[in-house]
Amino acid sequence: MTAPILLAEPSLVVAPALLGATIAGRGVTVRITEVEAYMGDADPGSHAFRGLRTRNAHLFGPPGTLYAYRSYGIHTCLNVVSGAAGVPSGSLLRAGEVVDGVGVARARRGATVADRMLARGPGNLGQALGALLADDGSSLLDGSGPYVLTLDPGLEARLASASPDTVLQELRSERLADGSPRIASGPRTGIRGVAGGAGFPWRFRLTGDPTVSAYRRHPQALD
DNA sequence: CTTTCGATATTCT
DNA sequence: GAATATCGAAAGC
Repeated sequence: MTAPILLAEPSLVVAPALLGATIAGRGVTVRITEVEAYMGDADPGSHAFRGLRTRNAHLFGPPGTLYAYRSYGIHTCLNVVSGAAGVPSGSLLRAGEVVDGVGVARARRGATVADRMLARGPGNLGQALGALLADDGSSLLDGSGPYVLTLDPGLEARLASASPDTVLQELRSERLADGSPRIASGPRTGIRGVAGGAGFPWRFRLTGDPTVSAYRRHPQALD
């Protein structure tokens, strides 16, 4: 199977374009509402900043690979790998709306969890989907892995007739009725030092979506 | 709404 | 040993 045109691009292009896409598997479908871009060797916040390691090997994989890692010893977080094979580029799925399989997701997350909280935050999103560390390296495209990523079909059509940078610019210039940008960006959460600050405003979310995670400043973050 | 703090296991120094 | 792409509970607005 040929990878979608979009996934040939680095995560700085892919991440905002993933908003509104769905990831489906293990009985749950999530519509993505918040992501972060990680750019590899030029990005001090990336797991690949210090080169190829056992943990991050699949970040260097072909576009459409799932990169799953253990966070704080507890959570399983998911990235969509994009760009050319050998170039580490990932988009961290930070939050989404459970649009199918709400009962399954709630059974995993807890009976008292509100709908909009089921996949709010990267650890919670992984748990709602039933993600395992063993899913690291599986395909998000051909059905051979536990999850399938479905992009906006109209987006692929636009990429066939315009450059990715042009389409990205158009996406990010869209405005809501009140004039605010449909796609908002800001600093990445949970990262210490400069890589989490204003120099890397690589967190993207759908403006006003109730499933977008709360911004938490790192306890030791430097401004 | 906000801030603070402990839990947890793998990676890196 | 220390740090970490986090979470939920608790306590104070």
